[in-house]
Amino acid sequence: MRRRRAKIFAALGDETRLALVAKLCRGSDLSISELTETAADARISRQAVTKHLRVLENAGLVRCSRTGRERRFSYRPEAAEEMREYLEFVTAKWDEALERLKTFVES
Amino acid sequence: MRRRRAKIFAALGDETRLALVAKLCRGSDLSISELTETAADARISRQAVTKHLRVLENAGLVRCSRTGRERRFSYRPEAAEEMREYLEFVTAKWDEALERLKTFVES
DNA sequence: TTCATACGCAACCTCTAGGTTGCATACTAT
DNA sequence: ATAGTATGCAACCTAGAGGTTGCGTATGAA
Repeated sequence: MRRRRAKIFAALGDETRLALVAKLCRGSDLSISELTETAADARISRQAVTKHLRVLENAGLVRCSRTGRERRFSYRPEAAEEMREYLEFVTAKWDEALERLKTFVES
Repeated sequence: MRRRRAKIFAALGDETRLALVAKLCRGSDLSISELTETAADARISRQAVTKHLRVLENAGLVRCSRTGRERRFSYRPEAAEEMREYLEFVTAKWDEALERLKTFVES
């Protein structure tokens, strides 16, 4: 469980991959070469983009499907949603702690 | 902005650091040696924990303060909250895209 | 004062993330 | 059939992450 979370966060922990996610979450299916041109502000090679996409796919943030000679990548919302819930959980724990401290001080 | 997000996600993208965050978000101020004993399930050296804490601090996920010969670390909720909001934003973009697709198909 | 504790700093090691290039292959289009 | 496009695979490189150990220093306790 913790390993899975670490994997997903790590996948999001890179500017290039964040840019790719930002592109893909807009809804379009994009090929590797399309993603290479636009998503990465930095001039980055196609192979580098391919590797980043593999990382995102392994983390479950993206799915891929072949159509002819192309591989089109699309966003996959579950993983990010899980992480959002986890961060919510962490914040909730923190708020509980604050609350406990507050009532302790007041008593 | 994107750089900052990548930094925070990257800080969360490690099992050991996730364990530290999980400990600290419970509300207690903990010293490095306390965190070394408990938080890391794996036997890890104090120095390693120190480095992880530095990463968390640089990402703004944790704050530290000296008391005597100790440095006590405590959780800091802003960064995680920002990331939660960002993931919410990403999910919202995705949902918009789905909605557009749906109304397009229906028309 | 003396001893133990909690740390900082620095050197060092190993592995892998992120990047590149070159070449081969599989489709598409003409 | 041929040329161009989209990709896979493999070798390679470099910097940095994650880890360790050794040693010095400051603080708390006896």
